[in-house]
This record gives sequence, structure tokens and C-alpha cells, in this order.
Amino acid sequence: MPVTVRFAPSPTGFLHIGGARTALFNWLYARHHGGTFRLRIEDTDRARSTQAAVEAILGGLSWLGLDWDGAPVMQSQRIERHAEAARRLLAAGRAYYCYCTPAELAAMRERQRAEGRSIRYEGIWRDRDPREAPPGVEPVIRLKAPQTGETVIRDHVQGEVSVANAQLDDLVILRADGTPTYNLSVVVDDHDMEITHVIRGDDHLTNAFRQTQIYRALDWPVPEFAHVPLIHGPDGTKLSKRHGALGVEAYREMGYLPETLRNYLLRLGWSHGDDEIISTEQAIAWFDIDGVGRAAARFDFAKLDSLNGHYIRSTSDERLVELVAPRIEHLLGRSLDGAARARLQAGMAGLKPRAKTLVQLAQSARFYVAVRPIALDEKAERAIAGAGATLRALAAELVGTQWSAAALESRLRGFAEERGLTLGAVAQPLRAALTGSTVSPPIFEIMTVLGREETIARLEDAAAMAN
RNA sequence: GUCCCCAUCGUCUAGAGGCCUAGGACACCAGCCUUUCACGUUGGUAACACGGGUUCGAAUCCCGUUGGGGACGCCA
Repeated sequence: MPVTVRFAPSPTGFLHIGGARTALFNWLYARHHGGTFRLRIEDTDRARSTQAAVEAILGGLSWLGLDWDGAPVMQSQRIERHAEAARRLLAAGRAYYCYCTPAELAAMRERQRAEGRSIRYEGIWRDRDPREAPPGVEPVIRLKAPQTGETVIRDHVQGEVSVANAQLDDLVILRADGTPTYNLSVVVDDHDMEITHVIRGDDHLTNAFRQTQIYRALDWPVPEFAHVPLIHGPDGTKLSKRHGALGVEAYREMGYLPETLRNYLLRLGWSHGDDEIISTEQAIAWFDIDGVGRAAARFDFAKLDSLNGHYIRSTSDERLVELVAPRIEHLLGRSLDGAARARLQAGMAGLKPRAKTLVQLAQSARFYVAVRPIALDEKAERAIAGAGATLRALAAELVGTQWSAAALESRLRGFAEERGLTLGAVAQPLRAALTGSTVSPPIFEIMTVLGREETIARLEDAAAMAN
């Protein structure tokens, strides 16, 4: 049977990093096995689902490069089909009406909590005659779950996991208003979509037991399960929207490349020996569930940064200019003309090994396209303080110098030597004058990118400021 | 509280009984390279949670303890 997997987010917020990894694993599994990767939007919580969230999720997946097969299934459009399954179970005697009110159930849970017992529905209406139903109460439908024995799932990550059926209660499958609940909807949709492998977060492990019971009641085959450990925050607890989990678009804004995220997320919980830098092609070739570990992992920005630096370094100058130009335009509050972009392009080779993120790259590239007189930071001001005469002499010296990095370097070395200065003593004020900073790419490279006229003008600007 | 899961350097992990004096990556420290900062490169600090078994032999198997996490909705 061909592999069919799905990613089934609920559109109640952005696509967070845990969801992104789940999507990645499903996508890789499908691509590796030549199968199908489907999307299902679980929007049956009409109160919390929003169209904006649907778009954020689709946008996040697209940015990550995870393309799905076919149109996304909107779960809300299938509730009639779900309800029908519930009615079928009712007719077959595998489900029953329950007339408990939400208030009664809350009181029951409260009592159980107080008595230190496990919290579950006690089957009050399981065998009770519906004719005893209190007037005016719309019933829910509950699954008549097995009460003895155990339910076992064979999970591809967790192994064989079983739970005593006595631990599981008769869950609601259809609400009083006639709408289906989560576990029923998932089972019906996974069945109808012919999902062969359910790969999802560990937090769904207990749902797998209930879903297995629903599959059995419906006489449907149970799919393969793979429950992937969760990604924890730096504090070691589940990432959630309420404690700092970020959407993938936040990572984009912070200047991470999609290939970085793919590689990083892949290595969080999955491994292939000692391999760290793994291209997407390689990942598709290598990925399988047996490489997934069983322990939760913590998210670490330091490693993400390091990986991103690697991918920035291996990205073409052209693409980097495309990515960084809008950020610089935003910083500057104006658009860049062709000459400015040409400078960025020319300077990119020296800029990119110094950046971990596109944010840093934009910041460090800014001086190339800044308009004179450029602003100097504090350290740069200190670097030129008292160096006015040197900078002026340097400007004069540069008028007739051949304009290549090699020629400039030998000329500058001579200039420093004549004055009994180290190269650094000349280079630092020069760097400060040209870039406004004490940290930059190689100074001779910068001069060739800036050109003679701009270089000399910036030197004179700085000289004037220095004394 | 009940149930389920997990446990190797600070972090991500390799490890499927002898190849382990436990390997790699990030971070950190030191050196080299060097006009600054990076990049690169060399070296270093650093872990099998604990206690019992099983075995000639255990990071690897079993049991327990401890610690961590997850789930217990007419949310998904």
C-alpha cells in the first residue's frame, strides 16, 4: 500500500516550531517513500479558528519549502460525515446517549480530584434507560468503550505501548449540538483520506488509544502510528503558544534561512550517525522513522545560529543581496538604486562569512550604501580621535594610488612605515572612517568596493570630525 | 492524584553486550592565521542519574529509586 501521511494543524495561531517539525517529518517520510503528503486543517473549533491562522500555516509551510499534495481538507466541511459515523455507532449499540450536563460533569471531576481518584466519566448512562432522561437536556453521544482488557498500540517510535481499558472512559464523540469531537473527526478523516501512517507529536499518544477504540468500533483498520517526542523550550517544558513558542515567520524575520530551519529541525530528534550538515536531498534519501529518538529535545538558538552561518556562507551573493536589500531599505527608510545594489553585491563575499543571521548581514552591509557623512559608533569615534592629520595625509596619498586591493595594501604599508606606525594604527582609523565601525570586512576590499572618490570623501569627512 | 513516556558532555546527539581509555556537532577555554571582527585551523575542559540484578563482560538487557515530560474537556 502506498504511503499516505498528513499534517493536521488546528488554525488557532501561527505554525509554531513543533508543528513545523512534525510537518517536516511527515513531508520527508512521504518524499522518501514516494508517497503522498496531505494537509488537513482541523478547524472544527469555530470559536478559535481563524482564516488568518490558516494563511499563516500555509504560508509557513510554503516558506519552509514543504509542499503538500492535493488541496487541503477543511475538517469543518466534513462534520456531517463525522456525525453520520457517530449515529452508525449508536445504531450498532457501540455508542449511547448521555444526558449528563456539563455542570454535573464538572462536579463529578471535582469530587474525583478531591478524593484523589483518577478523573474519568463513570459511565452513568452507559446502561441506563434513555426513557429516564431528564426533560430539556440535549444528550451527547458517547462511545461504549471496552471496560476490561487493554488497548495496545504498536508505535514506530515508542514501541509497544498498552493501557488498561479501565483507565479509559467513554469519551464523547458527538456533542449536544450535534457536532463531532476531535477524536471522532480525526479517525473518520484519516480513514477517508486513506492515511497509512500517523506521524505526530507525543502529546497525542493518549489520543491514539481512544482513536484505536473508535477504529475498532467502526470496524476500520488502524493506521500505523509514530509519536515523535516533543520539542521543549530552554526550560525543558513543552513549547506552547503561551510560553514563548514562536511561529516560523518569526524565525524568518529574525533572519534564518528556510534550509537552516529544515536542517536544524531535522536534527532535533532525528539522527543519521554523526552527520550534522544535511541537505534536503540527502534528508529525503536518508529519512526514516527508525532514526527518530525517544527523548524530548530542547531548542537551542546557539546551534541554530551556527547552522545559519554555515548556510549563509554557502548561499550565492546574488540571492543574499535579494534577501538583504529589503531589510536594508527598511533600516534606511528609502529604496536602494542600482548602484547601491551593485556595491552590496561586490561587498557580499566579505560580508557573509561574518554573519549568523540576515539581520546581522543587513546591519553589517549598511555602511556600503549609507549616504555621507556616515554615522560613526562610539568605538569608531574613539578610533579616529586625534587621527585627523593621519587621515588627511592618507586621503592625499590615495589620490594617485592604483585602485586595487593589492596596490592599496602595499601603498598603505609603506605609508605606515614612513611614519613609524604599525599597519593596525593606520588601518583602524581608516576602517572607522569608511565604515563607521571598528569591525568590518578587510579594509582594502572595502576601498575597492567603495571606489576612490567615495573613499577619499569619507576620509575627509572623518578627518574634519576628528579635530 | 491517575495513566503513559523518557533519562549519554551545558545543548543536540553517535552508541543496538566486548570495536568505549564513550565518538561527533554547537557552546566554552587556549593557540595558530590576521589590518579589526569573523571564517578557517590545532588542541583542551566536559556525560553514560542512582541502586540492585543477568552475564566471563553492560552506556547498551531486566527490576527498582530518583528526576523530567506528556495526557487526563461537549479544545484540537
